[in-house]
Amino acid sequence: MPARPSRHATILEVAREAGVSKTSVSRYFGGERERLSPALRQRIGEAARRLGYRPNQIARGLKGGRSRLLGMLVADIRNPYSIAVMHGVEQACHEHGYSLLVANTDNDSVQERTHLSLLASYRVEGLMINAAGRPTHELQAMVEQGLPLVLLDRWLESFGADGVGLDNTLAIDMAVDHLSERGYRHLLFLSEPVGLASPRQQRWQRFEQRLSEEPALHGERHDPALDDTAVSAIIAAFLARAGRPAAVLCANGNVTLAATRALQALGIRLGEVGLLGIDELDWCSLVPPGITTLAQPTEAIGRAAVQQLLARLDGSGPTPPPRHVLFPPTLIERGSTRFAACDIDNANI
Amino acid sequence: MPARPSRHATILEVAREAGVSKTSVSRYFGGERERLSPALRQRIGEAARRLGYRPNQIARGLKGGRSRLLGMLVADIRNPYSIAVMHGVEQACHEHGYSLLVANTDNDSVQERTHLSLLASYRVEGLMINAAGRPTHELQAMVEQGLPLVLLDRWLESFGADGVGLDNTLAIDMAVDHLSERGYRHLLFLSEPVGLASPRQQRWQRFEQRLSEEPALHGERHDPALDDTAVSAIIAAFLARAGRPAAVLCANGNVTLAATRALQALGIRLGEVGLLGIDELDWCSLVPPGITTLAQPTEAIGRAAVQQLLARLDGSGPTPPPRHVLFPPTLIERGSTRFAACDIDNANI
DNA sequence: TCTCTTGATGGGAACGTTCCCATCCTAGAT
DNA sequence: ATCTAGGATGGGAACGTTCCCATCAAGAGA
Repeated sequence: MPARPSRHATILEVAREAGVSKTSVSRYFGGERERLSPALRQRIGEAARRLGYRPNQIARGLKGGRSRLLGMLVADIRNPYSIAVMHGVEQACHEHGYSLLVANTDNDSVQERTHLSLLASYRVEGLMINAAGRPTHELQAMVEQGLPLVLLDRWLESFGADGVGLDNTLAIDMAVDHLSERGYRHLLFLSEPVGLASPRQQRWQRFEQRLSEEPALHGERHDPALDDTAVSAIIAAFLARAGRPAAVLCANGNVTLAATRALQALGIRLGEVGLLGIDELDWCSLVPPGITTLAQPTEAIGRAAVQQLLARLDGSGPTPPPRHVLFPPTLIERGSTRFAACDIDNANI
Repeated sequence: MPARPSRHATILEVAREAGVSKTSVSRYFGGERERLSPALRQRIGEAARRLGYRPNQIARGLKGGRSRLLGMLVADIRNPYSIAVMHGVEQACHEHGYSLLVANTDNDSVQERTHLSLLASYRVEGLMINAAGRPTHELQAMVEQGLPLVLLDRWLESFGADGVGLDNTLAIDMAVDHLSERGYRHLLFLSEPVGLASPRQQRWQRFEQRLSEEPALHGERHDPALDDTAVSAIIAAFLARAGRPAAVLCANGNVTLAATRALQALGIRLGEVGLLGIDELDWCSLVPPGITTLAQPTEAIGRAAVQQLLARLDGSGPTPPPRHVLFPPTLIERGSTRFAACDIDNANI
């Protein structure tokens, strides 16, 4: 007996089995069943079931040029933020009859190039990217060929593409307002190295602006590489210099993690020194007395990205200019910004 | 000017541009460059660059029957365990020239069916699945058609497929041994509803066995649906009944999260009542005095899954019998199982 | 000089679809 | 009875590859 590796029935076999033409079978599976007489419809349905037929998406894609594939390029797939967005993206894709091809670059621009060309070779119909640094040649070329593109979270300068992400200015405003309302006057803004990442730049910049606008507020900004001793040192130095009440504002989830570690290492109670992080993570409610966060509407961001892509895709009429969709964060208030709460130990929130 | 949506150069155009036959271009990109004379090689290379040519993977897949796609079906994409495994899978895929098509079922068997047939329609060459419940008809059919399959973590009875996952028996042994060495005599085993999920069954069962084998150990098992009040109630009741020292053994990361919440709500210090969780999560080191865990080698599990798939794929020789590859966990000891540590408050580990 | 071998190159069919167009049939209009 | 319209159905080309096979030139051996 010959090895029969993954034999799939073809449309032609179904046609023969049902005693009809392949065109009719194609119509049956191509969403044109109303054009078929009830008799044919039934025969085809049965034949297909008998043979276990399933349309070959590859062949479909070849003929029609529609791969029904969307690509997503993620800088760091282990980042909970990326995952949450991806979840939204995936759902929206399937709701619209698309599948998702994911590529993770691990923040490496070589991988970014490789994976980009891989996605291109599968003829994805659109691309969502959460890029590492500056736009590569590959990307530029793909866009010029007319591939719809949506930037996720990180925007690339000189790139006239749609984008979806957090309203970073608003986020910083909400954070600063909240801390200030809670009585914290001395603020430390902590970010991962700002570099070219646009959200980091925007947050960094807005924080500076708020400081300069409000004389009652004092503060500093730092963007160290995240390792425990460095972060501890920065926080310790800040606390030594600064007046009270003082608080730390973390520019993203990774920073919140590092800062929480550092504050623990320094033996400081949360709340006594305020702590507010952008990005909500499951453990934020667990570290006593709970860490106040600004949660991003990640699902919505993912879905919006797909929406934008699809809008470009059916592109009837003139292509509208690039559009950036911004989402507001949600403040989740916990003990770490309750100055009065500093004497409660295991407060449960 | 006509709308030119994503025009890609074809092999024929490159051939014309270079003044050679399409066969030669195909050879150039199909990894048979040595068969071409240096002159041809150069001309083709240049022509391709000039036209921005990129082989069409869809067409390739159609002709050769090799889609170069591997599929992964995940029960819950927001579970950090799944993500970590997926990261390993993704890397291994790309290292071997495959791309990964991911589908998330959200633990819903309807979605499982839909996505399965979607993956099938893209003619994935192999499938890794982390299934919700019992095997669907779809899956059965695909396997019978000869599609290589690897089960991730959860095994399906009556399914002669390869599998990769944690050595659950060993994990429970390590957990029980550790708790017992640290002096905890009264153990509460807490799981998500066991149902049909094989790892849950195995852990559940092994725990029971250990209890029955060791008279010095006392304990209970529960598998509630995870909501805060239910878990709190179970833990409280257990602590009221049980002698000391007592400890809670959590069957997975979700349970650890719920149990930690519950213990905090009950005002209990970790360590005084022991806590050990299967699955390592970033916050386990953050909750004072740190939560002891058994970490799974998730990357390795993912890579191993791909390995197995590929082994089946080139399938020269007789197909070997199904094989289950088991990985040992790593114990990460922290304060939550240090009985003496119960009087230290912010111990930093 | 002639045949044979070898290596480089090209032509054409096939993969499984879709879709344009042709054909056939039936019923209504003349 | 003939003509026509329109719905149902089918044939065949095309999508961009790969791969089998054919062709051709050049050098080796007779």
